[in-house]
Amino acid sequence: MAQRSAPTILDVAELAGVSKSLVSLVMRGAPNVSDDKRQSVLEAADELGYRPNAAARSLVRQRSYLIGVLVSDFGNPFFSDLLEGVEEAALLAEYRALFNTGSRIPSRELIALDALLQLRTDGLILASPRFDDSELKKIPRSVPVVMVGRDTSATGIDVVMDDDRHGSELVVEHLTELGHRHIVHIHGGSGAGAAARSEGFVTAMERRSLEPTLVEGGFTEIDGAKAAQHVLQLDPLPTAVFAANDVAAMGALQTLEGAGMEVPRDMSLVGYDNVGFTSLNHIDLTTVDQPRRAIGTMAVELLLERLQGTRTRRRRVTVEPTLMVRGTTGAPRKEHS
Amino acid sequence: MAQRSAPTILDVAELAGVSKSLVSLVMRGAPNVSDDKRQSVLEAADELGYRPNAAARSLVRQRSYLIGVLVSDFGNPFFSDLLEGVEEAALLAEYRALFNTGSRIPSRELIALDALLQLRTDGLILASPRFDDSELKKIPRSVPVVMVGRDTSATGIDVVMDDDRHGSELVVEHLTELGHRHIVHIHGGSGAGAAARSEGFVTAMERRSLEPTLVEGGFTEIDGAKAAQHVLQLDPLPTAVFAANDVAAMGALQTLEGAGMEVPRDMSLVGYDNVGFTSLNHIDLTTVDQPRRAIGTMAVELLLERLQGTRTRRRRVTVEPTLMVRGTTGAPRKEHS
DNA sequence: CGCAGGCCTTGGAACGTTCCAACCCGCTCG
DNA sequence: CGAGCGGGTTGGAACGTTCCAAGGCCTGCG
Repeated sequence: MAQRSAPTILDVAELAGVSKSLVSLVMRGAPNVSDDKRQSVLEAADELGYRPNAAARSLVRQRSYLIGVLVSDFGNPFFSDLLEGVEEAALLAEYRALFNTGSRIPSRELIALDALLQLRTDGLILASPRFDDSELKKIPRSVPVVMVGRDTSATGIDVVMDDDRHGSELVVEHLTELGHRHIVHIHGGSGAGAAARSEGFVTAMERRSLEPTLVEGGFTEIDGAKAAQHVLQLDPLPTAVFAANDVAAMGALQTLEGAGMEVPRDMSLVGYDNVGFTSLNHIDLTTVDQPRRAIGTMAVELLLERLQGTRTRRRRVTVEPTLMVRGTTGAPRKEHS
Repeated sequence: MAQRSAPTILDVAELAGVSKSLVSLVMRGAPNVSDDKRQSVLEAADELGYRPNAAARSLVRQRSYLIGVLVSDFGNPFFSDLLEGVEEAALLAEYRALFNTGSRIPSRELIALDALLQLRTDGLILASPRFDDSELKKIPRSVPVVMVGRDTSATGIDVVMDDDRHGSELVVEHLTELGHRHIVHIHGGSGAGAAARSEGFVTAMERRSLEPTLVEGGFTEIDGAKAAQHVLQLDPLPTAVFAANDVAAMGALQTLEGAGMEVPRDMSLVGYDNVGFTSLNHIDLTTVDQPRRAIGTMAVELLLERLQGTRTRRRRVTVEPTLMVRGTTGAPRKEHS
């Protein structure tokens, strides 16, 4: 039969013939324990399959050594590397990361957040939650919070973000070096980072005395496809399209090819995010890579600073993106005027 | 200044002028509480921002109402829908799902598993962990375990899997109906489900008195590309390629196009898994969809059966895949003999 | 020889809940 | 008019740890 319940420290103590306190010391690797007692405690623990009860420990220590991560969308490839960065950094600091999601539904996200808070996680990382900024105020001051991939002005909340303005600058630099002058940006609408990407694009173009053209768009394939329709009607026809993210770029690619254009011969195309499929040979999209792993580890570091009391002032950190030059960008087509 | 620590049930009791027991009753929604006291307790709780301490509760109730999920790889799109299914089903049953990962590194997976066990999660879902089968024996019998996406013979562990044999059958059926006779399968090597997919392919072909051709492969783009090289050297040249997963199919597509073939005019191509990018218009890959969400909810249901004591015998559940017919399959090319 | 000091070990209190037995009070019924 | 009942409320015990003050024992020194 299955044993009724897990062995406790008292069971171990009895089997090893010592007090519960000694068992506790051994389990935590305390130095001042005689070798023979340590030995017998470890043997007893092993025999019983003892595993400390995190709830009991958390209760008395007033610390859980847990970092809670609320993930808006497990399906968004942007998060997967980020989460691994979090997991690794947490582990290095002797914390454990615990992930939770609300499947992109604000009300469910709040439930997930509540679950994390009830568990008394020592810190919280919010990965682009969809719920309203005002909800952030309800999080007790006692638990440090880091927001990633979305900006917020909520007081006392640290932020880690990609420097999207600079990412756009890299794109414009790359395209102008190839000789492009007429570049159009498909705006990301209300998507995360869309505003900064478009601002960066405008700034970068103006610095080069080029006219920045924007068309309405979004973050979905359909958004990109529709936007590309508008691009095709522009006069003069641009020679390069810079979409606000990779998925929209794929939509644009579809429209461009449907109109008989070859990429990059007739039109260069750039995305943003460097999601997994962009590196497939069949796609080979030039795009901007966010250092996702680094964003994750940085978020943990900000949390640790707060937990160790090193810092109490708010920090807003940006990390630098890099350009991934692939096969969808090339010299502009010859103008046949 | 930040308040030192979270308010407890005693703080609420004092403010509301009642006993801690009454507060506890109100928080749990007990029926036999007078309206006025309930009211004042709720107000006091709200004013203090009271949130129950899950550790304390879990300790005394001997139940955490948590379902722990160990995810081998957040980056694998197969898991994202699955996790959402788990989250939703858990929520419906008044449980909370908690996710953890070891970033595909067996030793780290074991640490993550241990963290979940220390938290005393009431049940465990293992999503294709990489660690050895023998580790499963070390999980205490008292916590029910469901394995998904990977088979195991470990006693007492339930399993939920896609019926990969049937998935292959669907592919062969589709291709033969289009008129294909020479179909080759790129084997998935040691990938999850690869064996069943290839067996299903062989069976389905033989049932139709067709010769099943297999080439060595794997689950990566490079595996698929190399395998396609071998396919191109076959005589007679097959008219359709069925890759063991979508990513390998993309590698094969690259090779085929590089050899001047057009898909599906010169060669039909099928993948497996229906990962996100397959539906991009630019790719539009015919593939097999696993009901990922359903796998997740089924895993939770199996857990609930055990938790409610409805069942003690091991269950092994398969769910049915469906064929997603897209643009990479068509009638076989005309043989120009 | 007695005592200070260090090392190792110990029991009890505390953490924040839930559960249980018991209590109070007003009402009903015999 | 008193016993019984039941709705509403309560304090204490328990859950499995960690922490702390204190105790035991040995050693070395005065």
